[in-house]
Amino acid sequence: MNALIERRLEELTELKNKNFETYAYSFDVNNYSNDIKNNYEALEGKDVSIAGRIMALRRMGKASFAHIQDKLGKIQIYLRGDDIGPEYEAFKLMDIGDIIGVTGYVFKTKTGEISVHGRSLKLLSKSIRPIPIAKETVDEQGNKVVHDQFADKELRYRQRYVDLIVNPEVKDTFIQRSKIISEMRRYLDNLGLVEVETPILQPLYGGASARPFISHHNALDIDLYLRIADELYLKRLIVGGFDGVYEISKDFRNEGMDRTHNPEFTMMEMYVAYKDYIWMMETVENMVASICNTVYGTTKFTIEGKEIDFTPPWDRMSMVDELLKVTGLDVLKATKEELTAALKKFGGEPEKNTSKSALIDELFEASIQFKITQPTFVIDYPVELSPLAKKHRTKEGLVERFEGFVLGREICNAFSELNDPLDQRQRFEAQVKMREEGDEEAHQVDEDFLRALEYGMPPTAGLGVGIDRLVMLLANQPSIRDVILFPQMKPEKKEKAE
RNA sequence: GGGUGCGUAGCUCAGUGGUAGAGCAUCUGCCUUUUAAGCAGAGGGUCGGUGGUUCGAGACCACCCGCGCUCACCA
Repeated sequence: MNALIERRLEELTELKNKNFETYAYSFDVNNYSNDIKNNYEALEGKDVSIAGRIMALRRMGKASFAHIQDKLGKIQIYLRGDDIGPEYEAFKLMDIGDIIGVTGYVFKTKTGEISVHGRSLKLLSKSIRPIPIAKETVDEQGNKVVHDQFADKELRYRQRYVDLIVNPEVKDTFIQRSKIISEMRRYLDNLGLVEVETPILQPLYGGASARPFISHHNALDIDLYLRIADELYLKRLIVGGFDGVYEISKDFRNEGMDRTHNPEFTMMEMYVAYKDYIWMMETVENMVASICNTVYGTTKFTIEGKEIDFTPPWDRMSMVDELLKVTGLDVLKATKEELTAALKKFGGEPEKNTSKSALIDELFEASIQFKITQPTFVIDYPVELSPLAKKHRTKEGLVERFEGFVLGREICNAFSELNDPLDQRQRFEAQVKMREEGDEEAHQVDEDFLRALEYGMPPTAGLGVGIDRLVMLLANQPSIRDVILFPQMKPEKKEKAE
């Protein structure tokens, strides 16, 4: 197994013996691959200095071609022994994967490929582990065909650094992710919101229904929880007089992993005083449309083969009205037995000891949610499902809450925030009862949060957006692992030291 | 956690019980405009692991490890 590595170590030793530097300190780069290709007319015959990783090698005795890859892409270099002198001896000891710096002039080869004719060459870093390099051809239609592409998903996730080197579209996905977050931040800043940081280690976890990771503080000798949401701290800041705040950061939930769940994931939460959920719906659709336009230049996407249009306004759908239409049940008046029967009719499997509100939620998922394709706000949820949302101003038994769905998947959750401290205390108490009845994910009572509400919180609209899922949609990636650089994996078997 | 599929050379993959294979990558030789460079040759394997069945196992059986898909749980 080590034959390839041993060979490279020998080359490394040989380079050192010949007094070639093998791990350089710096190199002055003044051009990049695709910039050179895009500005050929201006650069033809001019000297450029580029640096990158050797991705292909074609040696022909005393001259060689290679492709090097930098941050923008690949470009061919041409090296002749006559031109670069003794460095050509070093070049003979270089491999695919080595990082080099090249200075030379821009030219086109016989076949018309824009290339750099090297005048000098410097090894910047010797690679001693072979990279799983793929080769490319172009078919009759002019499409790129990649041969033997590095495809092993396990290795790609575990060794993302290799994935990024050899699969350019992976890097592109993460650049898209970065741009989406940047544009979101810019949009929220322009709304006048203040970006804040609140505790990740929390003595009580709240703001969502989920099981937490538990840690321990030695000096205080107390357990602390990794947050499952930011909500209760951000609302404390609204109490404190910030009119609008947001936070973009990791939350942690100690639950199963699958295509749409990673134990740590990125959430954007925002809270804006004096606004309600109606305002928030408009803000969400406008913000997403703005991100789409800035990052992709359009609000119309093809995602998983379906045309999706993020152009505002998005559809609004009342949860209970739609359930009445689809199932014929007035879910607020229906009994648990009726709900269970309806759920079974739609192929759902009701959990034992499930509350009525949970049954309504499951019925909604089974009968309606999965069919939602275009961006849609589902509004007005049963009160039991939403212990932090404000009671609906006109509809009994409901709260002012919406979730945004695209392609059957939730991308955001928002309410008119509950600011009545007495009501909030009752809701927490109802959660305590659910916990006692076995619901591990019921909320805890947060007395300090209640105390904050007792000082008075203005009417407030709040929102949470799952960034990973938003990126999955816009970048058209099927798994959350494809939008998280280092997704959680089971521990690797210990390899023998190499 | 359940179901299901997969794990063979650095990578991508063939191999249905009888000597471990191919392409690319690597190495040697030739080659100063090649581009999946070419030509000639060579090396490279604990077939995920442990047991078992068998005269004989990469293949069959059991268990274990890891990954994918899917269901459940869960946003």
